[in-house]
Amino acid sequence: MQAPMANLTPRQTEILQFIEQRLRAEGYPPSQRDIAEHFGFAQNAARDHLQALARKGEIEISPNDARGIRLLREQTPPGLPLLGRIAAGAPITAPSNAEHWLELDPGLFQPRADFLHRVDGDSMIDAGILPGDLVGIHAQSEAENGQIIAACLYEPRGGFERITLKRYRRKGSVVTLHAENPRYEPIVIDLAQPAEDQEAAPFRIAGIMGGLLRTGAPR
Amino acid sequence: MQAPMANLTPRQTEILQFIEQRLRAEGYPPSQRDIAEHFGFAQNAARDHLQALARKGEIEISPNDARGIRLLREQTPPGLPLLGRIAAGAPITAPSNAEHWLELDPGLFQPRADFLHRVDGDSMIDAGILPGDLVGIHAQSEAENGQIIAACLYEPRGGFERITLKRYRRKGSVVTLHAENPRYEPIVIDLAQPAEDQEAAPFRIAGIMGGLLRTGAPR
DNA sequence: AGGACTACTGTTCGTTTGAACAGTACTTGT
DNA sequence: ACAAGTACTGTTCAAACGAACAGTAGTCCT
Repeated sequence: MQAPMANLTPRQTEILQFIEQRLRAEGYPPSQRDIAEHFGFAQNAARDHLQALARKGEIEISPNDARGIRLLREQTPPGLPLLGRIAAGAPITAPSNAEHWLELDPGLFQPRADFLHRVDGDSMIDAGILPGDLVGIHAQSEAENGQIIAACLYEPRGGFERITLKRYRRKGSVVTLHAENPRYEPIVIDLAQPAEDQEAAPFRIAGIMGGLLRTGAPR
Repeated sequence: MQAPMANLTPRQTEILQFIEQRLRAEGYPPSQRDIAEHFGFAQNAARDHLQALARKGEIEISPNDARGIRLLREQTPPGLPLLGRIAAGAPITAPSNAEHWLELDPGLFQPRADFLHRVDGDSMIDAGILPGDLVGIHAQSEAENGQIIAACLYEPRGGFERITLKRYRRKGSVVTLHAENPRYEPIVIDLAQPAEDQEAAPFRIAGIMGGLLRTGAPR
């Protein structure tokens, strides 16, 4: 049902970007001749490109209207996907896993967030992270000691991966994932002793915490 | 230096709104004849209005460009002011007090936030609110028992008001403002005994907490 | 080998559009 | 009482603009 995104050619992408840029800069779209002049070709080349873009669903053309170009696939309103359970093997950042999209500037977090993760336990309560909080995660596969990470743990029953927030600490080949709650035991993983009784890699770093959004007051 | 907002006539406001509406709906501005046709007058009347709007700084006209209308005073990108210290007497929501504006959807918070407040102590740490957190506040002057409120307290030395986060509780005429940290004593205020040794109202409710944004990981 | 698509040039045509000039009627401030 | 601004009508003109037709060269698919 949705539009099949772009099998746009590089040239067509250039032209689309030019239109977007001019729209932002001027407040109104360029004319066909504006486009032609900018790229150094004839007006009809611009027209051909516009028709190609229209055919591919990127723009809509109002016949006989000067500058009658409407962007269809426009603003990706800067937002963040809220990721739920992760299908095993699928890349973390795959937006197909998104539960919701929140209109939230990724740059508000530090480091900038790539996705959000909803906390579902009280295991990090002593770090001021409550159940239901949305944590901004910067996707990266390594972490420094003491950082709070989104750990991707394989769930044996169910066959999916789950993201859990833990404080990361590594000494040699031994990784410890600490909860910030005395009622939880730390998880200890020795990277030098692989496979053991688990089938797949039991653990990987999905990213590091860059901040937190709580959408409501505590009860 | 800034533009003096509008001493726009009602008619000019109508025309400006029409331009904005068309820009949203079509993606490009109307031509002078579009405007004339919509309002039922001649093209030159539209032109006169555009020149008046340009003279008053509402729009900019690109000469000889079809639909060459650029809105100047346009989008207030939906955001939230981050309020610092409040000058005594000034209304809380006065954006002149804003330290910064964050591009953040007020509707992310529940109830919807009117402004943000930066927490500067650890007095609410047991509610998962850490120093440096930005709390979304819904401006209202009353609260229910148990809600976390932004309390406006008068600072005797300095002559300004300061916002502090407290848990609100009221029994009859006695209001108690609890910290969520055993190291802090609750503030008790009896509304039935006014003035006492303080000059102004020592306390008022600025709003209730609707959520929280933490822009960075805890150290 | 042929069809479809991309990426252009070149020219012509008719409409859309902004610009300019001239004029009317009413209101508001000094 | 006069100047300035608002809110229009009416006409004319040239530039800007979209549309159409014809054609070339290259790539990619089957």
